[in-house]
Amino acid sequence: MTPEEARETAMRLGRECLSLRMRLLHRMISGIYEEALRPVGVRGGQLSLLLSVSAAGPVKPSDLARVLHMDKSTLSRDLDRLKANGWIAVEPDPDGRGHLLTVTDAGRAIIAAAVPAWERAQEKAAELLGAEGVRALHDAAPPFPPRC
Amino acid sequence: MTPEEARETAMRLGRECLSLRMRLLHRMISGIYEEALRPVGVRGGQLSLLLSVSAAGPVKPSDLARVLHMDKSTLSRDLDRLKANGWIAVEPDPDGRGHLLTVTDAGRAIIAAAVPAWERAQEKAAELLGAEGVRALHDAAPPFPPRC
DNA sequence: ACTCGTGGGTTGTATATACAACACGAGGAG
DNA sequence: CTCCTCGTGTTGTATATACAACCCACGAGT
Repeated sequence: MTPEEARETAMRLGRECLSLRMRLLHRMISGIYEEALRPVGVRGGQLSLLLSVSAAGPVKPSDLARVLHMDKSTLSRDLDRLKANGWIAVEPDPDGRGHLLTVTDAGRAIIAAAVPAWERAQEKAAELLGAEGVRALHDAAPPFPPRC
Repeated sequence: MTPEEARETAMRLGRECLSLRMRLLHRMISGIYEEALRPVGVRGGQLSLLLSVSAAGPVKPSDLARVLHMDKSTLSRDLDRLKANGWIAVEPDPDGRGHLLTVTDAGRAIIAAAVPAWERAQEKAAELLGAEGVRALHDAAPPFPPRC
């Protein structure tokens, strides 16, 4: 393959590649939320997880990993950080193996404190994505709250 | 705030949150490409960067970081890995500070080898996103190739 | 009752990401 | 000419992510 052919290939793949576009947009959107949430003292990913635990009620990590399409090891370490901050608590699961996750008072307080910053970030992100982008995002991603 | 109010808040934010949706979709889409590209021996993010360097021609890292909305430190380390694999080369910039990045023959070979797997992943990703999702993604993200 | 398979969770390792702090060098102000 | 600022890049640290390998405890089958 000549350098010119390679360049043409790179142009075509780069222009069309959905992974590249998704990656780029994820960086931009995440940046908006991180910046807005910084004064609150919670990271974007942590708030997402906290919202998921709160909405799904007492929930097993394995179920959470499934509905959020996260690897169990990733979730394990993310939950460690939430525990370290005192935002979630772990209880043994009454029936069967595993544990149950619940949000603590401190976790609820963080959610409440994050709402205004979240609203601002959400507005900026919606503007960036456009109405069709917002709709497409909701259609493509699985529905929330996570059904376990 | 009562636990019931907190749960309602979590349900609303979680349902609407564009960051959470973007994060989730990014995990799903990335997974599709990583799985397809694994036999080729290149990670999704590395291929994206390689395509960008190839399409943008000899390019300065700082310009690349700007158009890709990446932090310069992130880009610095990502480029280290591409260099370590021998896929890109660095030359001193003739005028002014900085350096210029170019794709090597090995880098071009990796791009060529990745095309079939990329096509398969692209098809799966387009199916997941739907026609509107694909269009929204292209409209929202800045155009490729990166204009420096 | 014993074994073994499987599901649930953690740990080791690697990549991708960003912020803060730093180092370095080219140009401009004086 | 000197110093200062600013652009460019690297390094330290932390989070988010996944795969592979492992550990453990429950339950099924014999």
